[in-house]
Amino acid sequence: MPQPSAQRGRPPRISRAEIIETARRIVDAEGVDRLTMRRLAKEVGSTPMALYHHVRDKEQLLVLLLDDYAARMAREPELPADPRERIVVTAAAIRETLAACPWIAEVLTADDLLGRSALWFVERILDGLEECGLSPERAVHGYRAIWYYTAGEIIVRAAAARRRAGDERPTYRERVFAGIDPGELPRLAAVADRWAELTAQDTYLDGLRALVDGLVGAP
Amino acid sequence: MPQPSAQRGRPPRISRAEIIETARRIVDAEGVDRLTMRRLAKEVGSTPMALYHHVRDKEQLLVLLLDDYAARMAREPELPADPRERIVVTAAAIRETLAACPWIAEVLTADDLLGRSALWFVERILDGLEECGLSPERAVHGYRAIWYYTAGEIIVRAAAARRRAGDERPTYRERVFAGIDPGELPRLAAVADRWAELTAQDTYLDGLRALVDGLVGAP
DNA sequence: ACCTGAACACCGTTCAAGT
DNA sequence: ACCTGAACACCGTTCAAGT
Repeated sequence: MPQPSAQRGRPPRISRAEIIETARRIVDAEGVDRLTMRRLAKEVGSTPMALYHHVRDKEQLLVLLLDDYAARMAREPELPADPRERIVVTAAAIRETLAACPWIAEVLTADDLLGRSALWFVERILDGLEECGLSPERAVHGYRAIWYYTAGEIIVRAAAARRRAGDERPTYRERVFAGIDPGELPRLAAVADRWAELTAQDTYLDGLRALVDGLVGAP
Repeated sequence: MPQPSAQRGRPPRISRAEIIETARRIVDAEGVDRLTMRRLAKEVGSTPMALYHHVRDKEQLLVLLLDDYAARMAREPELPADPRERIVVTAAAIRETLAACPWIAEVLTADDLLGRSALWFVERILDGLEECGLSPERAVHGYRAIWYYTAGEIIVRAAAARRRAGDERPTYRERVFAGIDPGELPRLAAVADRWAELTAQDTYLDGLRALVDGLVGAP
């Protein structure tokens, strides 16, 4: 936040907003791995070190970028009356937005809370949980559980997708599964050949509903 | 796995086991960021390129390292009779082991399934869920939900710890929370000043129990 | 206040050659 | 078969200087 009143010194040639916008373009087009300070500087028409005048370091840049994504998140306009369903709809909305940018994993590990533009997400879930009868404290803990579940789903799924997009070499999982001893691990052996198919199914909502039911006490 | 029958060529000076053992020492002592191929080669008394004769690349090395950790995981010797509680105990055991090495986050995003040495974890959870009446298919989905929740908890908590260990600068969260408008976000505003305290509490087991209850149907 | 150039101290990996 | 040395093509960031 520059002070517009202090109109002294050299006029800025690049802005933080411009930096983030360019970073977003690079990440969307080529993935987070290709976002380097040098590359970003070139794209923005400046030098690497000029960037450090607008962001502290690369980690902060990524957090700002995540916040930028969160700000674009679609808000479900009409909410169901049932608080339980309201929680589900909200968590599913954030998950959908974040799942669209798989680079998020690296940033999630950098900061667990989304920026101010995503606080409405937290608010809604707290609200739903409290309306279900939870105390404010238990509502916060419930929110954390939902966030763990959602963040885990996003990260694990993004990692699986990245692996799938990679080369053709038989996955580590396939080799491990090929060596399962049915005597030792009968349950696993029974589903081993359907494992890929079963885990490819999107069951986020089922698990989320189970978690919410468990948190608020089943009806 | 080298073929012991093919006893030709130059005898190996370093082994994969030796490489992994040394990598583990470095990671335990200084964190995963300090594990570089160059550093590892030096520590093992060799050159960077010699490593590539025993592991495909750095990513594979990390997966092998994770498997090494998983192999050392304590198996709960006596299991409770209640299948629901058996699931909880198993998931908590793996979480405890993995949480001890926060570098795991980077590797979890590289491969979602633990190596063959941790399959007993999957087996036990499938077994518990099926004994609760779930079909094999639903048991796999239930396991995935538990894994999402657990992986998310580990990653988010490890990130928070890393941040705490860092410098003193007021966290992003604090700055965001300071700007909350109680009119717009009443639930959040009501817990804002207790947020740090509430989220520092370890509520993994509460959330896990809620999830398991929700998955198998409350009693 | 804002930007630049050069430099520091690194990376993972390929390639050609040695034993 | 296993290992080495030199090189490639990069990184993020500090520092001193310019306008």
